[in-house]
Amino acid sequence: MNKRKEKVTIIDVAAEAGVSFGTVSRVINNDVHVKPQTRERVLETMQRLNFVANRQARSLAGGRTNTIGLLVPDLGTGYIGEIIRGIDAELGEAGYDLMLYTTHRTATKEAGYVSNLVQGMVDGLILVLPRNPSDYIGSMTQRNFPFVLIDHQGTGEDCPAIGSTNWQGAFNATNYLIKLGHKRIGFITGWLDLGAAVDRLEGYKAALRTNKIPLIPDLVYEGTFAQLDGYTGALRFLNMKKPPTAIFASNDVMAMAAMDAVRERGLRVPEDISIMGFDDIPQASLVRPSLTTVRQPLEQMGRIASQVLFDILKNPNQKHNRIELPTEIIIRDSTAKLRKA
Amino acid sequence: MNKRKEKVTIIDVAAEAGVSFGTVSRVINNDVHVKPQTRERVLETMQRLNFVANRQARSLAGGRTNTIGLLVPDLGTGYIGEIIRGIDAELGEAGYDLMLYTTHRTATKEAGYVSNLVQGMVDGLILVLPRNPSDYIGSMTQRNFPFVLIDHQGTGEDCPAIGSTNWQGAFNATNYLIKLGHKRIGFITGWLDLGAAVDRLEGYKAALRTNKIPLIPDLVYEGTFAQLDGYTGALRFLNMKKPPTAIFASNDVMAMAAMDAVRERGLRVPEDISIMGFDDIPQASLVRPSLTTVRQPLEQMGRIASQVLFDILKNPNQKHNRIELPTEIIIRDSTAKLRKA
DNA sequence: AGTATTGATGTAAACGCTTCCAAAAATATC
DNA sequence: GATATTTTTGGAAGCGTTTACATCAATACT
Repeated sequence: MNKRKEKVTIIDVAAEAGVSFGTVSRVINNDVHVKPQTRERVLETMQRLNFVANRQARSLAGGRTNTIGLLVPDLGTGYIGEIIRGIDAELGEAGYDLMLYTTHRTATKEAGYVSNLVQGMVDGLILVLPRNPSDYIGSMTQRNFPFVLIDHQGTGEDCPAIGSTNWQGAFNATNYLIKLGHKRIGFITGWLDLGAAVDRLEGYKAALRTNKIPLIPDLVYEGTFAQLDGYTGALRFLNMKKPPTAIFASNDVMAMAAMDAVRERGLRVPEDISIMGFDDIPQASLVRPSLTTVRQPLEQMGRIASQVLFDILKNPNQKHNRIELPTEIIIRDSTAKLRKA
Repeated sequence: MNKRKEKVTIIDVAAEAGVSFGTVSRVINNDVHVKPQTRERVLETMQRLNFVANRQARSLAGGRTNTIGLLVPDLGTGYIGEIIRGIDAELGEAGYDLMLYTTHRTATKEAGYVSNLVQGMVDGLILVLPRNPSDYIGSMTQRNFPFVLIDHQGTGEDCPAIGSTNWQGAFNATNYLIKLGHKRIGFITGWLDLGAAVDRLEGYKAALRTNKIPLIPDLVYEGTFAQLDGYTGALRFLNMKKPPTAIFASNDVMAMAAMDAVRERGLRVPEDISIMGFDDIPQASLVRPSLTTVRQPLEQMGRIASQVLFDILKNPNQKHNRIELPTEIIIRDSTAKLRKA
């Protein structure tokens, strides 16, 4: 269909530069065995002829695709966007291309993509927030296919995964609220199928325990990381006879929604109720009041995931385990000392 | 590096099914000239052997890559995410893969990617919100390389582009606010290098004109579509001796930020000030008060862009012009009748 | 000077597929 | 039943590279 003849091949370059195509290939691949002078001439010719190596041919012959597959659940929130930004930057530097697949939470689609990609379409795979990777991680491990998980616990075996210190982050955050004087702290969980969500919940519980504050089950609202859960969760809390004085949501979007709910009730943030989030997505600093939250180094997680993947690519037998990046509390304007009633 | 021998090729399938590899290829490509019975047998064998056609080889031999390149400026806002969702869906159905490139507003990077991609890495290109595409659109047109622009005016010549009725949307929105009794309407523009932003501004102006309301230059704040602009723009308006009674922002994120600013001043939305956005990103319905806005069919824009691209791919000489999808006013809770002072 | 050694270059054989052309098989025609 | 026609199949020739191997020139050594 698409007939454009103007394709410049290494053969054209070779003829033009007066060398064999093998030499051109060597130049392309930075082979040592080329006289600097020849290299120069070939390089110049390539430039002049506007040569771009054919990726398909290189892959076919070389067995590498120079492409990394990225599987993400969605692109709705800034959360994934930040991670991609990191991956993208790192891949760009290393000369890899990015093939994007969104699963929209369809487990079937996810598994299908994986099995396809693993069949030589990409050199490696980064899976963000995979749904139930156990289905195919086994097969990837077995085939020795390079992959990295982001924000997933891994499956027990040594399985390369990047995450952050969810437990510690939630612990510190809760602790911080307690230090502000709050004793009734509502917690809105994430989707508890995800280890990260569970860890955050456990961190919250641990902080209460450490501070000898009894855990009140009604102050834990089970959400799914979706914005709406923040809203309904907060409303639920506000309808209690004795509402919490602080709300800690398992991610920022839920925290922002909780803020909306609180305001809708005519209460002020942080004067009447403190609100805290998790993630520190770019918006967190831009809402009013700006959101106190637990920063996850999302972009860096993307970068490190890429680096680990490169490492595996270079050194297939190297074992990598879960890497946890530190979280950090970012104090802004949505939290305040408990007003003495 | 990556030695996995278990690759199943058409030759393996052919041998196993007792046909020639040519026939297997024909089955893969749905060629008519295969006896149904043979096809069945080959299909069965492929399944059994877990055969997946090698994309690189197919591309190399067939001259097609079955991959579409997508160039986006960023992934921060839901805006792009929605568009990608549409593209992704359409591509998935058509069996194309998606190669993602984010330019982060770097014009150099943009041009570099384009020149690379055009060199046979992808079959076609979708450019979302390209910065200054004039640089390479010429070369693509000339080389007859299939591409589609999203949210860009095109370059005058017949150049396939998908957009929405920005002018009309802004006109209708402004008109709606006027019908609610508002006469002082603050407008926060987008990045005026972009045609879409200009169109929205013009729609606003036209509506004022139609309603015989004089245009007050101070009520137009020049933004860049970034969240922060909504905030500072709104503050600017609120600091006027006679602040506007309604604010119309050129996109939703700025509108939400404006809402924050208004509230921070102790004013209520919509009782004291009405606020209106543009885009209708998913969050718009989730903030409180939910945002009245001009809906752009973002996902559909992605879908249509893909379809147009497919069309060009099939029929390279077909001319496509700019397609404008209708915008629609979505009335929610952030706008109200002007309170009689 | 003659041989061993190293460095630079040319060449052929893959890589896994598509596609064209020719051959074979099946079907239709008289 | 033999020939013409159509359908189905087989196989060769690429597609643009990489890579292992062969070759040849240049330098080092005795």
